[in-house]
Amino acid sequence: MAHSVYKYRTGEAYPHCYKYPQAAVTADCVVFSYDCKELKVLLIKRGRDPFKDCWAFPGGFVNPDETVEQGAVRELVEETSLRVEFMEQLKVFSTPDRDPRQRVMTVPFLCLSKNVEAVGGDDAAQASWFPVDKLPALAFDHGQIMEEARKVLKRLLLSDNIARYLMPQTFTMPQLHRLYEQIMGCRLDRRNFARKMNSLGILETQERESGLPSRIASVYSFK
Amino acid sequence: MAHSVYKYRTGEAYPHCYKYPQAAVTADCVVFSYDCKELKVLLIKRGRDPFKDCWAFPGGFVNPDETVEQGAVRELVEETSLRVEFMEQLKVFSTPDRDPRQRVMTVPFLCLSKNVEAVGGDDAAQASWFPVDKLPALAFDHGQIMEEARKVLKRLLLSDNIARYLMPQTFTMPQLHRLYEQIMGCRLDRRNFARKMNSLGILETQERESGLPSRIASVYSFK
DNA sequence: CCAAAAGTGTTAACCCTACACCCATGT
DNA sequence: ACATGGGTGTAGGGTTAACACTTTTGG
Repeated sequence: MAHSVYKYRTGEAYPHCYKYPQAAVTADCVVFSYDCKELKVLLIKRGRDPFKDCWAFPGGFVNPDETVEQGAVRELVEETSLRVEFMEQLKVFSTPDRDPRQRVMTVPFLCLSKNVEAVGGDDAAQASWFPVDKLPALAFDHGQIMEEARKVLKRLLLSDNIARYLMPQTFTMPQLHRLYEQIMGCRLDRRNFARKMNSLGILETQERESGLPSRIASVYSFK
Repeated sequence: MAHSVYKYRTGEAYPHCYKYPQAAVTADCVVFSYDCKELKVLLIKRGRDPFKDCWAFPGGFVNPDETVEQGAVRELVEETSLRVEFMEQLKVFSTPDRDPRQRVMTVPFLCLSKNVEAVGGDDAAQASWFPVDKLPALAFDHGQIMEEARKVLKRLLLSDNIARYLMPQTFTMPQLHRLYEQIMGCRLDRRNFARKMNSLGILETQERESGLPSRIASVYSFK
C-alpha cells in the first residue's frame, strides 16, 4: 500500500496544492432489477487482480473532471452497457486497506434498472444478474456494501415508492406484491397490500377486457 | 484547478498504482446542538484562502491512514476541541470545481453534540454556534451541504429518535417539544406530542417534587 | 388582572391488521 | 374434485389529529 508521507495539519503552510493527501476514488454500482419473479443484482467477474475471477459490483475510478455520479454512470455503461432509471448515493467505504493495492475509497450507488437482459460487458468481463439471496462471495468489502444497499432499498421503497423504477410498463398486482415482499424480506398481506397501493393514487388500472375471468390478474401501470 | 493527465479506461494496463486518478478528500462536520431554546450549527471562520474570512463547516483533509470517519473526528477536535455523541455520513459532494484550488471531494457528516459551549479553535480560527435559521453565507458549496444535513436530520429524528444526542441529561417536555418543532420546521400539538413521547417508552420521569405547582414543568431523562 | 405556560382528558377520523368468502382455472 | 391464485369485503384495535379546561406565575 502506497502511503503518502504527507500529513495535513492545521496551520502549516503547504503552498503546493498537490501536497495535500490524495486518494484514489472509485464509484461502484449496486444495480437491482426485477424480472417479476426475483429481485436481482448485477455483478461482473473481475478480469484481473486483485480478486481476479471474483464477482464484484461494476465500477471503477472516478476521473478528475467528473462527479462521482458521472463516474458511476460512465463506468456502468463501459462495463455493462446498462443505463439505469434511478440512482442514490450510499455511504463511502474508506477503510485504508480495503484495497490491497493502495488506498482506494469507494462511493457506492444504489441503482434501479428495468432492464434485466442486455448486460454484455465491453471487454472479456462477464456480467450477469444474481438473485439477491443467492449471491456468490464478493470481492473487496462489497459484501458490506450489499448489506447497506439492501437497507437503503427498504427505506426508499417505503418513503419514496421507488418500485416504479423496477417494474415493467404494465404489471399485475401480484407481481408488484412479490417485489415488495422480497425487498422488505417479510410476508405482506395480499389484500391489505392491494388496498394500500390503490389508495396511494400512484397506480392506473388498465382497461380490463370485458370478459372478466377472475383468475386473470388486472393490469396496472404507474402514473 | 490542477487537472491530472491520467484517465483511467477499462482494459488499459496501468502497472503503477499511482497512475490511477487521485483526488483530495476532505471530511466536513455539520455539528448541531441545542441549548433548549434554539437549534444551532457550529461554524468556523476560515483563516486563509480560498474563502478567507468566510464561515464554513469545520473539517479538513483525510489522511492516507484513516477512514473518512476518523478524519472527520480528528479535524473536528483539532479545530474546535469538540467531541460529538453521534455521527452519520451524508452524501459526497464532488463537483470538480467546487474548490477553486484543485479537485477536492468532500464527505460531510451530520454530527450531534450536547455541548453548546467550549468551542475554542486551536489556531486563530474563530468557532461559534449559529442558530440554524440565521446562518451567514457559507464557503464552497456548504449551503447545499446544510440543506442535505437538515433533510437527513428530519429523517433521523422520526426514524431513530436521535433527540437523545442533543438534549441535556435532564430536560422538560416543552424543551423537547421545541426541539422537535425546530427540526421538523412545523408546529406540533403540545398534548399529542407529550403523549407520543411517553408512549414510546424511551423517557424516564424524574421524581416530581411533592409540592406540585402546575406551572413548573416535569423533568425527564432518556433511558 | 390578564396573558402565557404547563398539566390533564375526550372524541372522532383514519389507518392498519387480521381475517372469510367467492370465482375461475389447471391438474 | 381440489388446490391454487386472484378479486372483494368486514370487523376490531390502535394511532393520530383536533380541540377545551384548569392552574399558576409574571408583568
